[in-house]
Amino acid sequence: MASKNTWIDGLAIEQLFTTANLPDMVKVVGMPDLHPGQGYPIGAAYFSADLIYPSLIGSDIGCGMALWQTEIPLAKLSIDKLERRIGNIDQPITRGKYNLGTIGGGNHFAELQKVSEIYDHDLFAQYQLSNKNLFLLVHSGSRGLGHAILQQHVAKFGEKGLAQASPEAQTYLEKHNNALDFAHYNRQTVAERLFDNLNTTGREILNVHHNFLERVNDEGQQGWLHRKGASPATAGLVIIPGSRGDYSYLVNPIANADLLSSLAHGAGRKWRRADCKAKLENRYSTDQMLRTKLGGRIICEDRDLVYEEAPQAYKSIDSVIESMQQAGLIQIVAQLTPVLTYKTQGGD
DNA sequence: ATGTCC
Repeated sequence: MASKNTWIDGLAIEQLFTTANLPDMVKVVGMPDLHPGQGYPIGAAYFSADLIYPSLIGSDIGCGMALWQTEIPLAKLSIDKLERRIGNIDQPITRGKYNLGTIGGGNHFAELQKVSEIYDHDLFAQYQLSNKNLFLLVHSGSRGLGHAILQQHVAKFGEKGLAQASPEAQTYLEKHNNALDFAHYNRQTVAERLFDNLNTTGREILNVHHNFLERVNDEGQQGWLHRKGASPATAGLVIIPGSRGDYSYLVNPIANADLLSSLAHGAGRKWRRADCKAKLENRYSTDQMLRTKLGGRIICEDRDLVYEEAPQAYKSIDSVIESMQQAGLIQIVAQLTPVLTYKTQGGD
């Protein structure tokens, strides 16, 4: 799906061929944010006829993006004040419940953003959006719950596909659906905690998974659509964020049944996590790393994570968005710019 | 990715 301007790691393409050759796999589609994962690539959709592959969904079942329009006005915006008030939501709200209400690690974040450009004024108005308010974007998933589900599954059945009618497939699907609900609610809980700290409220604009399994009809054939880092083109508006130093785009998907009704879920990694620190630590101080070119600030008290999720480690979001726009897959509603990115207040 | 991990 990618245009010539989109950089794609050769290993990710290899991994995509590997998945295409799995038993019963009918069709695979790589998104422009495709990048290598653990055996299988991220940023792709996989359609099988009868076999379900839990490992293709991965351990963060229900990972996704949710967006709110907050009541915080942009006028007289003080980032200092936001930074002081945003507080610490690293501790779960209930013990023993898989860290409900927390963001998690890796590429997960909560980010206050402002609208920097409106592309489609009609849709912007139709969804009652305002460029005078801050937005909150939450990228998180099912935390320890999804992880436990996949771990238990793989321990028993390994990587092989499961026939949909088998008891093990039914068991997995039931747990998978619970994880989707948990992930959806987790993103809402994260938002509510931040709203409390910031003394505001918000209206949910979207709350959409990009790691999940769905029963669909693809060009006349019933089967199982596995999305791994792929946003659905069938669930209304989606937001496709760049790195913390880049824009996010709120887009209206245009139906693309032949491409498995899916879109990129972000910019996609360019550098492996393990390489980031060595590439960056001699060039930038930690303080420099916590400010971005677009004027955003980062709260991240985990030094390794600061490097691992650096903007330099990600592809350009504009190249990813451009690919999909040129292919006629999206209608851009608005561009948003990061103001304050919350990763963790905790220690290393 | 992970109530992470020695």
